[in-house]
Amino acid sequence: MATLRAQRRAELTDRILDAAQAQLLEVGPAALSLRAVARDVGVTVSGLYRYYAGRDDLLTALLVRAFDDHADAVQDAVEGAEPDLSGQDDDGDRLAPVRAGLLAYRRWGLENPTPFGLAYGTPVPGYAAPADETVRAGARCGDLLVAAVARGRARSGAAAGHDGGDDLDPARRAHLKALASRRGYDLPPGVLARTVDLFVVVHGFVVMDVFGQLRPLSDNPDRDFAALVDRGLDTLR
Amino acid sequence: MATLRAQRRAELTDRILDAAQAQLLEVGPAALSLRAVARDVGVTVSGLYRYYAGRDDLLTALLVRAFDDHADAVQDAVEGAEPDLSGQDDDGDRLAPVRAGLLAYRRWGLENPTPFGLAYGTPVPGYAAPADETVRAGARCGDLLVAAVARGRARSGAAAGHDGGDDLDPARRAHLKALASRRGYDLPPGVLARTVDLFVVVHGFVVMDVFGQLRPLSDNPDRDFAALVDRGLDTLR
DNA sequence: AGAAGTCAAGAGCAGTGTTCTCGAAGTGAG
DNA sequence: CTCACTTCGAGAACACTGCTCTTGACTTCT
Repeated sequence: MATLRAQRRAELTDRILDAAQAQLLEVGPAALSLRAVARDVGVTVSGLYRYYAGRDDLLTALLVRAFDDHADAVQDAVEGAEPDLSGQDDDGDRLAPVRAGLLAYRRWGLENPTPFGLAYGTPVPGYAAPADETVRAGARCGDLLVAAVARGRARSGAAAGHDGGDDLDPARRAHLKALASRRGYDLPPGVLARTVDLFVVVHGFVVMDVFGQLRPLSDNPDRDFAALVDRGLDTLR
Repeated sequence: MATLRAQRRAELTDRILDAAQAQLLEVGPAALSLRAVARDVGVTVSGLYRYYAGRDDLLTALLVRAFDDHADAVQDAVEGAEPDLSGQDDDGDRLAPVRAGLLAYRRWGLENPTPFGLAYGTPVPGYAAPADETVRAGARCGDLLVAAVARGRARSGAAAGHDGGDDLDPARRAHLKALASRRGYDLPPGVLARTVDLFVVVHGFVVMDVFGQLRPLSDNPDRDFAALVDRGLDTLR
């Protein structure tokens, strides 16, 4: 019954992370100051070390939260675009949830450039994000999209064996099959290959967009991104 | 005739930048320490301020150098793959220089992850790179590739008016025409659109590759990147 | 040779992450 | 209720950081 102490501890841990997040949004990850965080929370710097092992530990927590928030946004969008289970109103695009997810993927990045940069940008120097954490969290978006593609194809009655990716490089085909079985993806290798390709293109576009490197190339990223996504979805039918 | 002094000044300016570059490779941009640079060069910290206005100024110099080195690598590759002017030995792929440039684009990133991250990754917090510098330097790679595409098409005798991009979004078509005339690109809008698309895809792939986010998705990035480039080049013929 | 400009050096300021110690507070067993 | 035990917050201290300012020596030009 470690109620009082444990409860206080949980509360303060959260408050510290919130303050760190607020500061992250203001000054960026590299300028994140433990002293400023401590001041905001109302604790001494040393007291802060009771809750996080150090600056790196705090950064890791922020990174994980960024990944989770991003995946949450994508998940919400995908689920929101999923057709009714009742079966009616199913004459729309079978891949609409995928499109919604990809648009949300970009939107979250544009609306949260700092966490996005922390998660997908240059690693903060002197700080190596724990690989398992980033892989785990980063894979969530991929899983969501693959699942949405699979559901969409199932609804349109696509043959499971169709497009096994016979034109694929054999080694890549083998890798994709392994990836599918490892993560429980229900897609034939050919479709999975094009889904991965689409994901890479989308991520690349979003990275350039969020980091401001797209401006000379596009006067209207919204329009060009939508076209890019639609082109990619066309290859998945 | 400020020879002696000016010469010393130029030398020391270079040596400082070299030391900063060396330190950048070791500890990353955010941890770049003026004191350590000064120690390496053999000057005091305050003396360092005679040559660079501060940390930001030094970072900018490193950023510009990174962009230039990257574009140099691409340029070398493109020129190295250009066919002889004598006209013989011209039975190869007309777009081989483009391919060589794109492969070099990625190779440089993989071999110089830290400068690549400084140039294309998350902006260093508290430090805003001068927009004109980054745009100017960043545009060089784009210019190189567009020029290589134009030369390749000219060699294969493509009609200048061919593929004006009639299927393009009118607004995007107008923007591309403006971009072409502004930067002197000799490509019809349709081809330019697909060149830009290819560049975005390539950059996105390279970013994920260099930052280590591609690993779960590809067991052999070399192979997948080559396939991606070839697919893109096919759309440019 | 003397005036003007440039330079390196050092001290100092305000800030950083991290470690340590010390006394107060909460916790659970007897 | 008491007592050992753990946890906690605070403060001081250490070794750093970027940056500013002053001082005295050096180079260049008139």
